[in-house]
Amino acid sequence: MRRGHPPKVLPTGYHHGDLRNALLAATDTLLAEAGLEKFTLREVARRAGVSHGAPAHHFGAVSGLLSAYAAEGFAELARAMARRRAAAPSAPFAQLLAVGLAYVDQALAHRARFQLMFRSDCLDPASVPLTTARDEAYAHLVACIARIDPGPDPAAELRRRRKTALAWSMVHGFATLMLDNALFAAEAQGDRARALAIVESLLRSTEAAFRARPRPPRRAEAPGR
Amino acid sequence: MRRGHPPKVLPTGYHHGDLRNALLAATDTLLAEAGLEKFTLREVARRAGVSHGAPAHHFGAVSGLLSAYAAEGFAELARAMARRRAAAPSAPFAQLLAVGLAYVDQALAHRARFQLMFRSDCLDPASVPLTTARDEAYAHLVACIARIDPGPDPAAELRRRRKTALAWSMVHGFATLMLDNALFAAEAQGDRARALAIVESLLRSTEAAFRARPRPPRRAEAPGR
DNA sequence: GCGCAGGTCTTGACATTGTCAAGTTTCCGG
DNA sequence: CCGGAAACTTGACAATGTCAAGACCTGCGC
Repeated sequence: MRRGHPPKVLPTGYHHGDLRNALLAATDTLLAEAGLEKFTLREVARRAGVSHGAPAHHFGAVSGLLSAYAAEGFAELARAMARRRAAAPSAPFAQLLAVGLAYVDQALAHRARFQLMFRSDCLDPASVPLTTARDEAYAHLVACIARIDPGPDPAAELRRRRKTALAWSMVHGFATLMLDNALFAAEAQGDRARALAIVESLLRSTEAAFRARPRPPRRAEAPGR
Repeated sequence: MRRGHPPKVLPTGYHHGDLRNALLAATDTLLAEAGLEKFTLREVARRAGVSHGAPAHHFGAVSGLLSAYAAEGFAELARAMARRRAAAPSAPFAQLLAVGLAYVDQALAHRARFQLMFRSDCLDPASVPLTTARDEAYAHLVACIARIDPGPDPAAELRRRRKTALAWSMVHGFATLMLDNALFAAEAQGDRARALAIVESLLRSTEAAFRARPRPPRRAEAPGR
């Protein structure tokens, strides 16, 4: 995981120089090897070699540290999406596929981090870096849907909302269930490539739903408040 | 929520008579009004009017209580699925639709309980009632898919696995994102009927994917380990 | 009737945790 | 060189989950 700048001052002296990033790094390894349920503010401090009260100075409360870490996760998710999009054909549906694959790939590659990213009870809803990074990833999905079904009229806008929900639900549900070992328990667990092949086939099987441009769906939404 | 039998012995005397169910009931109200993050074993005991050590005798640890409660949740989910299936047309896809709607409806009607049901870190993986109830609900989905795409050959079996994953991912992802206020934040939050209409339209838009019976999908799965 | 075994609940203790206030050390600008 | 601000430490507090030991009630055998 890419951190900001290397410490301006080497971790000599005593002021550690770069505790903030050290705590984020410790969070990363702790989450990776013990999972979110074993995560503890004091344990992170221990691993970073500082006292239990140190994190508060940089992150306020535990939700501050986790929010900063989750923000990094969303930022990396957005980068992964951008990478896969760049490597994929420019056809609209291929782009959507790339975004979906990046989503599941990140979830499987960083299980605990991904779970944390959607544990709103652990995160600070007011964290600006977090919501910014989240929107950055979301924008990739929105952009792909917009290319699949452009058009300025309200009917198109409504279709786009539906298609966004469809894509996100599928991919998010798949990732979530995989992480819970609920899906393909024996089949593709721990085999990322296999899992990605499955998501791809799922998304492809619904391609028609993304291309379709029906009139306002059968039961028009009541003018919403 | 339906509990077992009313206490055989009235809660007179002191042995409370039916603490087990009282604790489950207290869990229900606590989760409903405060959410999973505020859940505490001691608080449940307080609400049931017993000491903080009492729950241990009936449920072992906290995961025991939560597992028992989650099992009730899955049982009620299965009942809701059965109800909706009975009220729906018998056409295979209509049955699948009924199962999906029951799923989302239960999630929205019992937010915290639903979230708990998929928080494997809070549950005891060895709980038999839990896995039994879970399988009971899962069976509804499997049965619907089997009616949509029957056939004994391995290719059909493979298609069924894919379609099961597709349906479950869509519906579970939708429910999860709704509960996190991530989807349709302004639109259908707190409006269950509206939300159900949306899932229905999503599922309908992918109907072709469920009906389709292609040859073993483009990239056959490598013979699994 | 009655005593006693076993299940039911209470009580007290322990280690951990997140948070906070007050102290201590280090850094840096003047 | 020095004084204040920032970074970190220390100690305390209330809560929590778990566990062992004890108190209490219940119902069974006699």
